[in-house]
Amino acid sequence: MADVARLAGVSAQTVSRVSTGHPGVLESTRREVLNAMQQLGYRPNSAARALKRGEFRTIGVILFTLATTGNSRTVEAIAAHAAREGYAITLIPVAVPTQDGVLGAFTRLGELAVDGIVVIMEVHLLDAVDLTLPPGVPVVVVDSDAGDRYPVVDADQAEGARQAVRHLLELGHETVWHVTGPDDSFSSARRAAAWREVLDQAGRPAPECEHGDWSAESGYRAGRKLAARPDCTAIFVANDQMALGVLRALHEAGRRVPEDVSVVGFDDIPDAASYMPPLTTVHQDWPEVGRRCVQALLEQINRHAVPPGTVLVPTRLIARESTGPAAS
Amino acid sequence: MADVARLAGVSAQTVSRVSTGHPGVLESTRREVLNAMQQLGYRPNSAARALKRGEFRTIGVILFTLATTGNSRTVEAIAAHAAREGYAITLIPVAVPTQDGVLGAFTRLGELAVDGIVVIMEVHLLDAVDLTLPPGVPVVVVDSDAGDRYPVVDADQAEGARQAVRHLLELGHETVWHVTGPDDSFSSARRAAAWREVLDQAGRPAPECEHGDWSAESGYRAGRKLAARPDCTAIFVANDQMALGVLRALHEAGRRVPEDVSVVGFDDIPDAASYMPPLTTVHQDWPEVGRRCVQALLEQINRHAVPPGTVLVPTRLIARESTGPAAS
DNA sequence: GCGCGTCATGTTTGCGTAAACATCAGGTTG
DNA sequence: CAACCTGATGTTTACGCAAACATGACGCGC
Repeated sequence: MADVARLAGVSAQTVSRVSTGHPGVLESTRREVLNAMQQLGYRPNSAARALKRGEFRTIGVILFTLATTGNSRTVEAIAAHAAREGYAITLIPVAVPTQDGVLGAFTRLGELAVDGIVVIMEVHLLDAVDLTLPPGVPVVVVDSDAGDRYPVVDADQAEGARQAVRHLLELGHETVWHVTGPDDSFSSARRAAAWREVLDQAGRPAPECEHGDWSAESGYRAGRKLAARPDCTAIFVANDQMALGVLRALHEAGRRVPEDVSVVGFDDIPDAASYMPPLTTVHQDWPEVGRRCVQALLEQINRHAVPPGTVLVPTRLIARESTGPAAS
Repeated sequence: MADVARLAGVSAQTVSRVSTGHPGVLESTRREVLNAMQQLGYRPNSAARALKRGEFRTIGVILFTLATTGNSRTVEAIAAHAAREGYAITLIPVAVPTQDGVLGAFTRLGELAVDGIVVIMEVHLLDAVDLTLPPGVPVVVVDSDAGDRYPVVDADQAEGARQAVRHLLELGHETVWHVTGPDDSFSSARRAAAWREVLDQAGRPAPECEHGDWSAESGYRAGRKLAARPDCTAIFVANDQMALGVLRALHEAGRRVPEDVSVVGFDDIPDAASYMPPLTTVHQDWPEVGRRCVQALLEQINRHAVPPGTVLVPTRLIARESTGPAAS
C-alpha cells in the first residue's frame, strides 16, 4: 500500500479510501491511485483488513457430506447468496460423524475466521456441540433439531410427506407403505412421522416400515420385500434415490408401476423425471433454503436481531406417471 | 491474549508459545496457561495470526456449480484432505459462466485470504483468467485445459472412454454411437475424441453424435433419436445421467437393453448400479482427484516446487447388465 | 477582510499476534 | 570461582490496514 501511495503521490490513507470506496476523494486523485494500484498489482491484504475491522466477511458451513443432492445444492445456494453480499464461504467437513468429529470441526471453526456459521447436520449429534461454539458467533441450523437454541431454516418436509401420502390415499389405496431413510436422520424421522400421522388421521392401518440408508441399493432391498407382498399397492419412499431402487425391484418382480403399485419419492432430484416411469415426488426448494440461511445469518450479524425461530420453506408434490397416467 | 497472560501470570509471548505449540515452555507453565485459556474462553484471532505469519492456511476453490456429482465429490475430498493438513476451504462460486463472471470471481479471490487456488472449470473460459490471478499464488486446475500454465489434476477420461468404446466393439457391435455432453465442456470433448479415436483405429465408421447437456432429460431426447435407428445397437453416453434418459427412451421404443442395444455411461454415480438395467459405466475416482489436488497445491505452497505437469487419476470400466448378462 | 464552514488529504494510532532479541537464573567447566 | 552455556521467560517491534483526528486550502457571508 505504501508503494502505491508513493507512486500515486498521495498518502497511504488516501489509497485506503480509494480501495474501500470511501467518499471524499477527488475524482482525479482516485484515478491516479487506481492507476498506481493496477501498475503495481496491488491487492488489499484481507488479513490486515479483517484484523482492523474485526470482521472477516466469511461464513462457515459445517456439514457431514456433500454427497447428497440436498446438501450440495443448499451449499451452492448459500455460497451464491453469500457472495452477492460480499461474504465468502468456508467449508468445514466433519469427516467422522461421531461426537468427536463434530467437536473437532467446531474447535477448528472456533479458531477460524468466520462471522457466522451454518450447520447442516441431519443427525442427532448437535447436542454435543453447544459448549464448543465460540460464544457470540451467530449460528443457523439446517435440517436438524436445534431445539430453541438456534434459528432453524428447513424445507417443510412434514407437509411434503403429508401431501405425498394424501395423494396416494386419494388414488384409492387402502393404505400406504413406507421406506425410511437412516434411523439417525431427522429428515427421515420427520417424513416417517408425517406419513404415520396422515394414515392415523385417515383411520388406516400403518404397515411396518422398511428401512433404507438413502441409497438406491438400499431402496432396491426394501423394494424386493415390498414387491413380495400382494397387498402392497402404494409406497411412499423417503427419497428419490431409494425410489429408483424400489422401482427396479418392482419391475423385476413383474409388478407394474403405476398399474399395480404406485410409488412416490421425495426430493425431486433432476433425474427423477427420467425414471421408468417418471417419479411422482415432493419438490424441495434447496436454493431457497440456502437463501434463507444466508438471510437469517446476516440478520444476526448486521442487525444483531433476535433469532427468527424456524423458517419453513414450502415443498410441493410433483405428480408424474409413477402414481398414474401421464399428467402432461 | 493479554488477559490470559495476566491470569496465568506470564507474558503474552508465553501464551503465544503455548498456543502455537512451540517448545521451551515449562510443563507447569503450559498447564497454567492452558487453564487460563479455558477459563477465559480464549480463541486465537486468526486474522492477526494470518497477518503476522503471512499465510492464511486456506485454499480457495473456484467452480461453476456443485450440482454435478463429480464437482461436489471432488470438493468434498479436497475439503477433507485440506482439513487433515490444517487448511480450510473457501468456496468461490462463479454464478454466471461468462468471462465477466469468471473475472469477478477471480478478482474476489485476489482479495481473498487464500494460500492457493483450485480451479474446477470444465468450460473454455480459463483463458480470460490469467492476468487476474494474484501473482505468486499457487494454482491447480481440474477438468480443464490449462495449457502449460498451471499443473492439472484430472481423471483419465480419455482412457476411460477408450475402454468403454473398446468394450462395446469387443461385444461384436459394428460401430458405437455417442451422446456427448455440452459443446463447451472439456470433459465432453475429451470423451468424444477418445470415442472417435478408437473407432478410427478399429476402422469403423463414426456415426454422427447426438448432443446433450449432461441432464437425463437431454439424454432422453438423444435416446429417442437413436432408438429410431435400427442400425444403432451400441451407445456410449458421455455421463450416467444422460444414460438414464437414453435407457428410458430405448425402453419406450421397445428396444431391449442389452439384447437389442448395449449402453455404456460415464462417471459411475452410485445410482447407476440401480438403473434398469444396471448400467455399465466408467468409474471415476473423485476422492483421489481431490486428494491429488491438495497434494499438488501443498507441494507448491510448502516446497515452492515446480508444478508437476498433469496428474492423471486412473479410471476403469465397470461392466454391468446394460452391456450383457449379469456379471456378478 | 475576518471568521467560519467545507472539503480533500495527511498523520497518528492500534487491531492481536509471533519473530527477534534481551534477560536472567541455574549449572558446568577449566 | 570466573567465564561460559543452556533453557525458560520477558520486551520490543512490525505485519497492513483504516478509524479518528489533524491540517490546510478554498470560498462564502456579513
